[in-house]
Amino acid sequence: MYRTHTCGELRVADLAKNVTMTGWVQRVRNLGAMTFIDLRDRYGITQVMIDQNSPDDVKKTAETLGREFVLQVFGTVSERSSKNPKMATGDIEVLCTKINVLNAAITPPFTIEEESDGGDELRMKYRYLDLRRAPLQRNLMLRHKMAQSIRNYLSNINFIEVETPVLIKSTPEGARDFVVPSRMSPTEFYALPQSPQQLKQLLMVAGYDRYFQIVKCFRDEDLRADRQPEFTQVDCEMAFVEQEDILNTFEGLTRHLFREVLGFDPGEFPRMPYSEAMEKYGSDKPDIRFGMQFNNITSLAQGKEFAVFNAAEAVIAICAEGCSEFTRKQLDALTEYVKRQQIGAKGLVYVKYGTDGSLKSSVDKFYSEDDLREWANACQAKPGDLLLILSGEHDKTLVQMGALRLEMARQLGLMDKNTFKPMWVVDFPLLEWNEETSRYHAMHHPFTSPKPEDISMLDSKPGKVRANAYDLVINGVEIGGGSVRIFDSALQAKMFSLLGFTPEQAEYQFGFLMNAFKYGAPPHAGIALGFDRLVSLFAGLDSIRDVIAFPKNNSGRDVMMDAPSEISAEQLKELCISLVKK
RNA sequence: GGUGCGGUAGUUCAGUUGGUUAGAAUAUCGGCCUGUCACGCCGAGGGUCGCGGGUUCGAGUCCCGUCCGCACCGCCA
Repeated sequence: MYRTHTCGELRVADLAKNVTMTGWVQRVRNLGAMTFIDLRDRYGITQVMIDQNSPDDVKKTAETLGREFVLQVFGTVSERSSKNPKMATGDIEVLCTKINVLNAAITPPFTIEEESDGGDELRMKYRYLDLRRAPLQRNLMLRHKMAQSIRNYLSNINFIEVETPVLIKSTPEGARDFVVPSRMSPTEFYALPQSPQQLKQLLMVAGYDRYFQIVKCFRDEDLRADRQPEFTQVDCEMAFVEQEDILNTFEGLTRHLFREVLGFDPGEFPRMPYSEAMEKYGSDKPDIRFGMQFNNITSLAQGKEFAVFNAAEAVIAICAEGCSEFTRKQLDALTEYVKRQQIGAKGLVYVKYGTDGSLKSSVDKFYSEDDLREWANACQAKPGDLLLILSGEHDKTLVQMGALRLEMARQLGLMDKNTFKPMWVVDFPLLEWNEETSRYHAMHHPFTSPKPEDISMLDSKPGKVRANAYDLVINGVEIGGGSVRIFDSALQAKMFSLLGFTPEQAEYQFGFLMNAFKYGAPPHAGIALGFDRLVSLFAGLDSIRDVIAFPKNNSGRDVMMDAPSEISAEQLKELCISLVKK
């Protein structure tokens, strides 16, 4: 037996016990006649003490120890003469009687402590060392706890977890597929699932009316702090349900997680139609931890001499509370911010509503103080506030203002990591016009059901048709999305034709699903939650990388094992693949 | 594909207007130290300034190219 106790469990109650512990050397403090060793495992740190009365071989071994050596320590639990209230085990230490060096270690390239001195790149290359650090261990334990909690909750309400294959068929819609060559069918390829969408719908046809799976999904697209090429979804589907049933079930799951993991109940989730989210927040994933909703002042702003507003489709204002004292420098910086290529506004108009009731703007030449007061009233501004105004094409201006609103919230510290405001965004458009391909694309996916009352517009105004589709949004992060599915093969065929598929193409790509629907498909609907994002949100992190054990870097590389990599000529030959230089 | 920021000791960073031998902290190594727990004190070693080219009497510093990292836009049904 290697150990009797972990490094996190000994207390005063254990005094005088003979114990054996294993772990890594966090630090050695040699004071001359006495030496302290901090021994660490994933349960904590315990101090090991060696003094003049210790056996000679123990004293000799102690001199050879370095950081991250793996030790087995034998000793007696004793009370410290000077205690450390900052440590859980700070009242005791282990008087060492014997040390086995189980393994020596070379000096690690960065410090393995709560706050490492290593940069992101280096810590990624030596991920197994970074994972020894307490913050990463806490993240992975949180992830485990949340996964357990989800499995328990869903199992208790009759969901079963079913594994679906990872080697499946490539589909043209949506993200780029990762593709795997087939040795036994040369010239043909598997694709890794972007999500098990069709498979879970087939499970509904098969009668497994409550399915879930915590499952890896793959998308060959560029990365972000919250996007990895392989990521984990809580994938769910239910049969004989309507949208309302899905929203209630998964609001229940999410609230359960908040209660069980974070210890509070966020209350009922508000619901907001997509159109309202865009008009009020300029985003389909509004952060409602703070206000600054949009005010459309187009009619108030037009009809004067200011050509920019007169020519604009929309003039949108937000009110930044208590910001009337913003300096010229700050306002210039905000103007630069909205003019950045990423945002693309032409300029920024401001109105300072002074604490003395005065109104000063960057467009005083064109508007009287009374005009400005009307704007301020429309925005419910108070003395001391600042109005920020953007104008231009309607949809673009909303999105630009959405970015400015978030930037203001960052500057004003309104994004509190300990506040959680979940919500549902509902009634998404069914289709989205794509300029590049000059056709409609499914906004969610091609199996999404239109709202029954909008079906009549499918031919006349396809862009206006709303879908029975919904997103779960928490603090401005898209945590999940789903829809009621089409279960009628005629309607599904119509959708494919709207999306520009010929019947032959639809048959080739989705024939197995359409065929299955002919054998008695139940009404069904589902949702998928981004598990990495949910964990990182609960952990208070902006990036999902630190809740994933072995993530990819910004370029999609695993810098630890150096993947992707070239493969041998033999492997290529076996797969009948020849490479073309780019 | 694009925009921005960055790349200097093992590590995290500083380095002024282009000018002597490129610094600090930390880590590492050696010495001293009986209550440390970010131990303390003394000392030592440690540099292809990402890479290539250019301007210059002289480049870490300026210019061009390139590679890499991070954030974002496009993209992500």
